[in-house]
Amino acid sequence: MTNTDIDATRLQDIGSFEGSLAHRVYLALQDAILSLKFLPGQVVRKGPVCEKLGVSRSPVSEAIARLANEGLVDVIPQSGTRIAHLSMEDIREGTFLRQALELASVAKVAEDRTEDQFAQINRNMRLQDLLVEDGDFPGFYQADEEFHALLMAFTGYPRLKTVARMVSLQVTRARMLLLPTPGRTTETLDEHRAVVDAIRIRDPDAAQRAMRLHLGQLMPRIEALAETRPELFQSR
Amino acid sequence: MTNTDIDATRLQDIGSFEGSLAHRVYLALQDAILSLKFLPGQVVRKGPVCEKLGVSRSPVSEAIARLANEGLVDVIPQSGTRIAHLSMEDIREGTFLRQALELASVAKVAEDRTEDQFAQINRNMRLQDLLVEDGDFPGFYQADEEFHALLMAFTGYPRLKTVARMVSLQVTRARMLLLPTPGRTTETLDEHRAVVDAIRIRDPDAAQRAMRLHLGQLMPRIEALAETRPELFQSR
DNA sequence: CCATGGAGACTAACATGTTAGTTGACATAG
DNA sequence: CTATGTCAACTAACATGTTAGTCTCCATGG
Repeated sequence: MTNTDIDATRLQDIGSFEGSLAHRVYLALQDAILSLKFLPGQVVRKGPVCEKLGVSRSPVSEAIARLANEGLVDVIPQSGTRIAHLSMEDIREGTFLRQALELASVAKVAEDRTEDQFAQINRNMRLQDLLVEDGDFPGFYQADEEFHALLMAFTGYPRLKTVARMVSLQVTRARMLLLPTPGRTTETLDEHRAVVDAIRIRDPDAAQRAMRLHLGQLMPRIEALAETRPELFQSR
Repeated sequence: MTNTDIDATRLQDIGSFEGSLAHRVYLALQDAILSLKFLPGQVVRKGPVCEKLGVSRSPVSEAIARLANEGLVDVIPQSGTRIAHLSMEDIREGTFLRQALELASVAKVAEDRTEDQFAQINRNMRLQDLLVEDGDFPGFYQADEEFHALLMAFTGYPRLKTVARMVSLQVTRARMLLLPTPGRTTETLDEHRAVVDAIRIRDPDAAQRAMRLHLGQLMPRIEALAETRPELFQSR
């Protein structure tokens, strides 16, 4: 009643989103799960969610079905729905899948990029430099996301971004717990720069190596986290 | 009325599946779409589907929502649902995504495989030889699928297979139209054998090269198809 | 002959009612 | 004190009712 249930009042209002009701409910719930406003293991009750968002059970059910499909919640048939625990298995798999997609993307972009595309990547890179210099961590986080999003966009494959986001949702959630450290941000900058350099000289293999090196930094940091916050993880 | 609508009577009975009603309806519809019993452009009416399958609109709606999410149908809000056209864009993207996942998988398997896993792969390979020798095309198609499924399973990442299937659904549908030719099957055998050889000597790079070569054979054949059956495709 | 607009039929999306299965607390037996 | 069976409360899943938006088609006006 007190701690085992989610706190539906922490959901953001769905008026800020667009699309069908079901989709807006989905976004609100996903945000709460990814940002850890809802903790792993907590029970999702449709009643309070409907009440808070001012909708009926239909769109809420559809939203929960999608979240279950993405592995963010566990639906127990005829019984209940719970926020999924983080599991190192899932995170490892998500990292693997994400890396597969990122490596293929960066190789393709390194081969096919236009001058204009490279200019955009380079502009983003300079923005990253600036933000780190200013110590603007949230801004840098966003620019970092955009760096990867740009690369995917420049493949010309629109679904790529969606698929990449989907497979690495659990990783995203875990990343929320990683505090930005000054040392890590400058390392990140160097790694990004190596990727950009490879793209500049149109060297797919070098781009892949640089990206692999960059992405390889994440898992060890998450593994360290699993020891600090074991209650969020599940052994299975 | 006659040709613009799907023929719901061609749906297979959902009794043959297991899981929730919604999931079984989903499987029945997906089968009909992938096997081209339902043609691109045709309108899906919930009424006849409910009637044929003996269920209410709820599970049908949920199934259609999932199909829309996977791009197999286009839902026009407040209006109707249509079987999605094949598009070379989607197929190219699906091939790219699929290849990204297969290359990452085969490299990992080449590195990490156990002796027992290799034995299973090798057994499948010998089965393929046998089936081609006997001219059993459906059997070979199935063994081919299993060959790729084995590789993905041996990564140890269970969602991989699901994701791979999802991203290449459009490709699967297009492949249904490709007639097996004796020449192509022996080529396929050689390509598979090259992959197996690389896995035997635990050479990830060679395995990737062999797999890339193998997967690269598909797109040209589909592109030829688009000229033969233009009514199934859409320019967008 | 073409444009336009409006009425009706149809639909997805949403709301609500119903069913059947699971869980957990509690009482009772060992 | 532990094991077990029962029962009530709760839930997901499904069925059905309602709403509001879209499309088609035909009539009317230019």
